[in-house]
Amino acid sequence: MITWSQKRIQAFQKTLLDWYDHHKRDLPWRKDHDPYHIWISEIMLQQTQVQTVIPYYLKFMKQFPTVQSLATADEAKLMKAWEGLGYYSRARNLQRAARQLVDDYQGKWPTTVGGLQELSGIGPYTAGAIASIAFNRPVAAVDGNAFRVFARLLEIDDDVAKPQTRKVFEKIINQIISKDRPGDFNQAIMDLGASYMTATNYDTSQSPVRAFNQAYIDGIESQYPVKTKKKRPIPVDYFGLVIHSTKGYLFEQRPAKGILAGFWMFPLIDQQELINDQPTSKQVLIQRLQDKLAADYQLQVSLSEIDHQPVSHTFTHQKWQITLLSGELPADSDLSFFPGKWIPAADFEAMTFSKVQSKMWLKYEKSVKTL
DNA sequence: TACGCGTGGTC
DNA sequence: TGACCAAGCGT
Repeated sequence: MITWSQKRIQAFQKTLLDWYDHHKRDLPWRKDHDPYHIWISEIMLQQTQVQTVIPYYLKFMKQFPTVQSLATADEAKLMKAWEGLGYYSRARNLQRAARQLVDDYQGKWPTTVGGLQELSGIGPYTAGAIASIAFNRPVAAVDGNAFRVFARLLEIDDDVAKPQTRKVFEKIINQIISKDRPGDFNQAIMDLGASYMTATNYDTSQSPVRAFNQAYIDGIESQYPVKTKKKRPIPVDYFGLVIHSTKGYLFEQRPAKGILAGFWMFPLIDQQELINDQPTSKQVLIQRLQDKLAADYQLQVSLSEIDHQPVSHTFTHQKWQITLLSGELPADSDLSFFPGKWIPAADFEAMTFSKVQSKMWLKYEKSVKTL
């Protein structure tokens, strides 16, 4: 790692901010410095690309224009507004924080990094972003862009996948950040990280700060940032049950914690739970599943495989392969032993479907049409 | 600290 | 296809 003199720091600030003044991206949350606008955009942008966020942000602001409106929003409508963005705990934390602001802060924002971090869903990065952009505090906002940009500029060799590394970058950036325009400085780093200094296919030779980029000068830019590899998603095989009656389709609510927490979905049965000993054929597993539904839930249903091609969906840590099984039940079936309910297809529109639920429904619909 | 948490895009 | 990436946070 190299270090910069005060003179070099000032030259960097000027070069960066001059470039930002002429080339900054025109983004809907950059029209003002309203902390509510900055906050919502920053939460949406966590692990999510700008182009994906823009339409969600615009719609969200029409639907929930103020902290107050968010605090009192209907949770189902809030989740519907978030549908497709992923990491749904972000939306729930958003409302929790809005209620904190209304109930505990009399609607007045904390303006320091420490104060902002008291709010649900606001961690070190988002606190830094809001504090600098909305409240002009000279504090670093260390996200993936900052990691990438400063690792290359200064040849920082710390592993950015390790939590403790954030402090290393924070310390350095807090020395380099413009004390006059901290918000613009942080946003300029983000624009740089999204244009000339992306993770792959970057074109540093045209970057406005190429003269400050030690890794580029040394021809070793591809080595930065140093980041250890992630683990492969674990494969999990499920049966997905599309059980229909004249009352609709049978849904089950997922547990309050874990993946897709609280979502209503077609019931999923882990195929592993049906395998006691030797490897068995799919037909045997389906028979065992029918027996289990009858024994555990008093549901007598004949299941047939919809399509031999399973629905596949990959999350960060799991890869699901779902074999869809369909069946019919009488509308007066006793559901008191089954933790679920009938939902008519007409109600789907108002529900929040996860991507994998949408995939199951689409595949089922298509198979019905081709029959 | 390491891991769990979604989705869409790229190569 | 798989691997990796994209304005991280909570536990």
